[in-house]
Amino acid sequence: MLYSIIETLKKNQLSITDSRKKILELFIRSKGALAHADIENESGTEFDRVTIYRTLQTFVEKGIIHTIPTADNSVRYALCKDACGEGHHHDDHVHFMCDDCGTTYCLDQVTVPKVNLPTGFTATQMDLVVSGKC
Amino acid sequence: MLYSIIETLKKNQLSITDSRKKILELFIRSKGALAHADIENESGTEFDRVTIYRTLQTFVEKGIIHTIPTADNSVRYALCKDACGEGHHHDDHVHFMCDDCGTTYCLDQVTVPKVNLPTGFTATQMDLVVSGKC
DNA sequence: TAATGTAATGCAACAATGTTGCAAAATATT
DNA sequence: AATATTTTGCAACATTGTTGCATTACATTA
Repeated sequence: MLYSIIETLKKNQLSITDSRKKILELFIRSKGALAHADIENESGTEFDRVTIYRTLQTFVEKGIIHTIPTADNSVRYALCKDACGEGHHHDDHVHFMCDDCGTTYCLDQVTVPKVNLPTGFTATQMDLVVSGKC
Repeated sequence: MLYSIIETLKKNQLSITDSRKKILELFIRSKGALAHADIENESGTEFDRVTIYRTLQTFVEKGIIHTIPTADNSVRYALCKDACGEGHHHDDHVHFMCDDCGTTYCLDQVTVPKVNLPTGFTATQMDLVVSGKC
């Protein structure tokens, strides 16, 4: 487990630091998506707020995590599948937010269906967020 | 036009004030969705920031406008169709954000397709946001 | 239409969230 | 082990959103 964390960081040409190891570990251990505040809470006062912001930003750029467009317009992050890499994300799966427990899931096996756009419109990205009960 | 603005406010049991008239007019004149900042810019220093927040909140509660869950997690609002009313929104249409011009459209004629959720999951709301070029 | 009750506004203060520059510390490289 | 590079923490700031309360505007009734 620790091995794969370090491997992931190396694979993405990132230097191995305490904050990156710890934050990546949080994502691997977490079942759902994490918000900035979750990470701040779970890591205690170990890291500066700014460091967490910058680490999340770096992970998104490298394709390690992706942002989830939630219905309540709060920012959440979740691990990407292996297909993602620097500069190219492939997170065409459906996201699910539970109204009861608040957990945000990546439904990796459920893909976003095609829709008919008006003439002249071309789609480059589609985000489908489902709310309900899990 | 002015008539329908006042009629809309009256229909929703809202008192007729300058800020409500002006903000509702902005939505009617606008082709796409508006962010809080757009309204603040277009209305100048005419209204307090707090008034704009409260007006938008009131309009959402009354079913006059709805929020759009954008991919970049910024909050945008657009006019609701007549089917919406106090406490019950029916905005099951697709939203489209243009990467070039930044406009956010409500594609009223395009409905969100059904998806198969994992067992035990039930959906109460579905938001599909498409990004691309218009 | 003037008086009165009710609702909305503006102001101030605050909270939460996110960003930037820079010196100090940690990491990587030789 | 020494040096170059990167990352971190701190401070300060910007943006976005919220709350309480006195003042003002609106709606209602006589």
